[in-house]
Amino acid sequence: MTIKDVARLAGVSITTVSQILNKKGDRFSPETRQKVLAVVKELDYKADYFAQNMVSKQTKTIGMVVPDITDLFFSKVIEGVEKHLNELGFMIILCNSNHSSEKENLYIEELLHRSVEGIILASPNPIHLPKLKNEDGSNKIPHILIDRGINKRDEGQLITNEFQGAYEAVEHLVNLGHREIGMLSNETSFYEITDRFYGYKKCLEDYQIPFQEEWIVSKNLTIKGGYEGAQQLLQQNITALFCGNDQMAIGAYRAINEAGKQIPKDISVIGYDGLEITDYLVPSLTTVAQPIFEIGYFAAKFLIDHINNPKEKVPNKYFDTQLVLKNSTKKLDSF
Amino acid sequence: MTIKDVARLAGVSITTVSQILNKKGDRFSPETRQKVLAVVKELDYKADYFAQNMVSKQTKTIGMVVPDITDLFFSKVIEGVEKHLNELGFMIILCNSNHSSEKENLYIEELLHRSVEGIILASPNPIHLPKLKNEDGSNKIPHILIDRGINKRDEGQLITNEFQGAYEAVEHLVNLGHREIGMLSNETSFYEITDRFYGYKKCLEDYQIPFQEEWIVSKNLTIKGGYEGAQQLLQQNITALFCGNDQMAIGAYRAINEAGKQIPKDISVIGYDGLEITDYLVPSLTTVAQPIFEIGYFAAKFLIDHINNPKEKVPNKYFDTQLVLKNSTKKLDSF
DNA sequence: CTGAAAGCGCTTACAG
DNA sequence: CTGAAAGCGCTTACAG
Repeated sequence: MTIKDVARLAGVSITTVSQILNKKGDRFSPETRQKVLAVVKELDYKADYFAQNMVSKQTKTIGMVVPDITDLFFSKVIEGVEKHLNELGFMIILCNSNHSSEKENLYIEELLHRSVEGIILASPNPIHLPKLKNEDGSNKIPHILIDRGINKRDEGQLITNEFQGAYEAVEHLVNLGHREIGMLSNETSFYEITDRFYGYKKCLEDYQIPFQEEWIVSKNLTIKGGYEGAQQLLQQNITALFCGNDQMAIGAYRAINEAGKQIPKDISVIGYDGLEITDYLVPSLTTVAQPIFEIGYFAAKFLIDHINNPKEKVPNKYFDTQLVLKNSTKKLDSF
Repeated sequence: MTIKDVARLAGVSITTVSQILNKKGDRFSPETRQKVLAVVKELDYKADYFAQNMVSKQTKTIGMVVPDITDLFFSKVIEGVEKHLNELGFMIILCNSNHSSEKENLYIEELLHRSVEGIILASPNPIHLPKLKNEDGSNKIPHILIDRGINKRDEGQLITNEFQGAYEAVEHLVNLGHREIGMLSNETSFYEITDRFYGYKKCLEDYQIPFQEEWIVSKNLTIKGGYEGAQQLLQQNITALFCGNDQMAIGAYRAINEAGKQIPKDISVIGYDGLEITDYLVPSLTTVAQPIFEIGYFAAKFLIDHINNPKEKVPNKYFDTQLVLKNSTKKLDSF
């Protein structure tokens, strides 16, 4: 069943059918429109996806590359992206880069080949993106990065106020009397340059607590990474631990338990992200919540807006974090 | 840059280029082949995706529908699917049905419109699939269900031996002296007919423990569902709890803690799935592990095999579970 | 207000 | 061993 059939049954030309279906048919008489629309409805006709795209490249598809789909942060982001795109009839080609920069580029190449209309690239690490740029440095395709602010740029930034979030978390610990505060950071990014680390450092400074190199351990942002990092940090005599994300905190819980210590009696712990699961840990985890779903939602929104309006700059959007107090922190006894 | 350019530069016809690139060029002289291949390489030519598909519909794409991408079970399945498909150059269009049967069908319709070569549909619930079938009952498109065995069929079953897994879990509890054993089951499936429930029931029978209706609570297979279900079950004087999945167990941990009880001192808990996180819970969770990644991997493999060989029956594959003993169960004191 | 015709970039049946 | 031509199902510039 093709446009020809519709044209024949409606007694018009295929041009007419095409124009009317593509909302370019103002010039046709109401009767003609009606006839065409009726036939289309009756046959449940829909223009062939590939024939249509050969001409117009309106694929109504975007590509999404994530480093690890089983990471609760990224799956939540995807959920937000999907929410917005679904409302608009767009679909997502999902690519799991497995944290490999090489794979990211291979996927992007294939996505370009398939004429996706835009790409959302999520990664907690610095990104190498030769494939997204033309030789003159302009963008080859509309894209949005979800990178926790690692890659600096002046438009299309979608990040939570990391500095503030980290600062408040550490300040909370300081206010509870803690002065030996460890931090579990991200291995593959340079923690020295992240806002999250700056927040930690600045807070110590403001409260005149000397900064100790040994209180920082960098690991993968995973449960396992948190477990290993915490084991290492527990060698130091810290009384509190600020974790790079909630998953690391979950790993830290186990390490702390194995070290024979209790949370929060012996050590206070704060996470970052605000995953649902933090409510259910025992004890529930105090965490710096960020609106992960919304980040995905706005990534999708900004991308689509940009596709529809390529001339306009992509806005930046900063989300506020919220320190959610639960039961994993405690006032130092000596305080 | 089109096939015309390649033909011109190689000094041959476009037919020749097409045939050689599509491995149908045995008949051409080695020199011709070489010339064409050289030009293709130099230009980095690749046939236009849409032009090619208008003729051949080899979209190298499959659709994947899951009820909730943030569910650790499904994200792990997707990882397995992706692994296999990626090796073959296939890509995945991901659809989040949000547990809605209506959305599942809308997505399937759109996937059909986009000529995906196959569909993997994951759902823990009974599935309504008018869109996947022709009027005569035959399949409209190759597809594989990942449904935990809920929808009975004689081919393409991909399930773990649920009966056995559940039986062993409950038997373990019985062997530790437990006789009041609760079960957190899945709300939206009819637990009466699932193998997991049969395993539970049969084990009680074999050990002559009377079955109690009140020991079964059905909730969503989520952390929250587990939390609520456990709260309810803790009203009963059970000494052990078999959870429908690990996420429910995580929720149960919190409910148990809030009830002022300790695991495993006051109550033993067993989960189902074997998620990585179970190693990190405190105490670590004894669980019935199933090879989730492999389930996804084989779903992809069977689907692709079926696409390549539509005549052959899709095999069934049963995976064995493994009861992984950790620290959430304990011999009853009175035993 | 409407439609014939060119064109999008391929594949394939067929002729030589 | 090779290629001209038809066809896949659309959209769009153009003519009337």
